[in-house]
Amino acid sequence: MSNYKNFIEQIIEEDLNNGFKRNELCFRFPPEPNGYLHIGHVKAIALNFELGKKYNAPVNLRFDDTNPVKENSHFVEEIKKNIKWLGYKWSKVCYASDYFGQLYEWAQYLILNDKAFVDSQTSEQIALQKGTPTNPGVNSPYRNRPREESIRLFTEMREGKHKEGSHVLRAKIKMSSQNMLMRDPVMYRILFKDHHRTGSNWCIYPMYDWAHGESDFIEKISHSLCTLEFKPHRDLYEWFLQQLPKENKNLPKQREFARLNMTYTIMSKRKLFHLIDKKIVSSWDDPRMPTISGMIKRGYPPNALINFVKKAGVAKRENTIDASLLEFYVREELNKICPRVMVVTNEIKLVITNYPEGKQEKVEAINNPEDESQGTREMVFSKYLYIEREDFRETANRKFFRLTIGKEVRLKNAYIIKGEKCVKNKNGEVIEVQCTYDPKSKSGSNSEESKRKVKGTIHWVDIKSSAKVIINEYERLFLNEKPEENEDLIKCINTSSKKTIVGKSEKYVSSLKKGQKVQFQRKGYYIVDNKKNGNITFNKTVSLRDGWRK
RNA sequence: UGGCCCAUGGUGUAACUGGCAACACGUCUGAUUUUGGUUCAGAAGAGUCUAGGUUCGAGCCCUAGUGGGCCAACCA
Repeated sequence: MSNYKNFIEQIIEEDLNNGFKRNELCFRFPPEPNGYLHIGHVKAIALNFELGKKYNAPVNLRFDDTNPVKENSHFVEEIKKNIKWLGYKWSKVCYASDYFGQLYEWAQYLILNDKAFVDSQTSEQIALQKGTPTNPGVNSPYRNRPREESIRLFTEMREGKHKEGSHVLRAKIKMSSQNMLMRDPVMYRILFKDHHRTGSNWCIYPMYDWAHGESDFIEKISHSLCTLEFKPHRDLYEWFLQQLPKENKNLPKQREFARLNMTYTIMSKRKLFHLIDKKIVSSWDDPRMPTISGMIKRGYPPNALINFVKKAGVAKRENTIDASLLEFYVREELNKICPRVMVVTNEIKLVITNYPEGKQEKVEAINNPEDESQGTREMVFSKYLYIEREDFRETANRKFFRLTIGKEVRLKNAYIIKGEKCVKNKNGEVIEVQCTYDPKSKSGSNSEESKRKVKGTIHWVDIKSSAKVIINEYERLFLNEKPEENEDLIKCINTSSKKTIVGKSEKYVSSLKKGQKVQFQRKGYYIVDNKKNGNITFNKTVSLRDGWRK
């Protein structure tokens, strides 16, 4: 990391220079537990937790659980798991719902100070009075209701004596404000809905604006960072804090940064939910989803996500970052850690005509050229092998480095072979390739021949000892670079974003455990998704970079 | 029609309190390579939305315009 500071860090440095105490810095990541976290959240997570690390300040994980209609504890648990998986440690887990009591008391205090009132109109009436960005709103007829009456009604609301929608508590600010959010915003609504933590204790729930800043205040958050669309909320955030009964202490400061968008995907939870609902993907953790859980299943390593969002930076302009940058960091990380194995996915039989029938020998293979400590393994070699169908052409131009008739190529970790002829079926399709091998060219044998250079190297698998592997191959979920800009999201869907194929692998592969990430040599990175009744299934993470143009 | 925010190569971010635009990805060469991977060397690509202004000097400051985003849930 260089020592340049993003604008948030600059704000913090400035506050520090102006006398803000370093040990009073405190941050928070405040998800609403109404869905899974996605790559956009990773940006917010990394921003807050990295600030915590940098300034040695606490970072709370706070669940913004003020709307029981959409939230549940399953989401809470998944969010916790995801953050742990990223490697971050929160200082404490908090819940806005922990503060319902305090919030209620403060709300009463506002009523008593003539800063809030109970409105008994319908939401439609209230909406009508709100005005528009260009026209001021008008006061509610209940705005000057005596505070004693508001207190009484508010108490009754809390006691469950009123129906949903019959009353709300509103802040008394200014109906002619240019900021729509300041036009007497709703603070509480009645909701007869059990909350995943408070059960049926409450039937009135605070709105985001009322709960958020106050929660920050309670937790002594110094810098409350959120995305740009909350900018207009800042006035309200500050107004609410000003109304609290308190000595003049440090008040939390809300600052806004641009959310992360990425090409070929969507970030809206509502739309992601739609994909699940319409069965376009299997669930929140489908490997094609931009969710953390999806990326885990896809085989993306945590560091790749973190390096990616760090590189994406923190600024205030709308952005759509290239998905290829994420893939770059995925490959960078995987290249370092993944053992290499050989898997043939679209096989064709290769017969080495001058290799003794029935003979079987062992060849040594390096597990990871980037990491010697991963050692070597043995592969079985024999007369009958599988190679990739696309690695053979009867004739080809000079740009084709692979197997052709009359040309030599090396079988990775084994021998140099020369294409002799191919056998075709009635339809003219090649069903078998025959070749001869150079017995002295065995890899690692230290002979002159073993070091001979040939233009191409291909991977292979011994037929007899091979194992079957099932592979889920994924492509981008959307055809459109910016699907969210399109009217009809469904039209942008890549209908062939998932393909399941069967491949042949070297024997060693079947001993891999669930979650193990490997490189299929010359193909890409894959992760063991599961092992069921003797079948091993991989998810393709990402292809190797491929500079070859056909 | 109001208010607020934003505007730098294809993309994303830089450029310390003004001093002839940098980094990463991507693209393209070449070298190395028993992965057409990795690694290494190099190249192309913006004169900073437009027009004025301040200044010896502006991507940075000022004004106006243009373009984009956000704001009228009892969502967060």
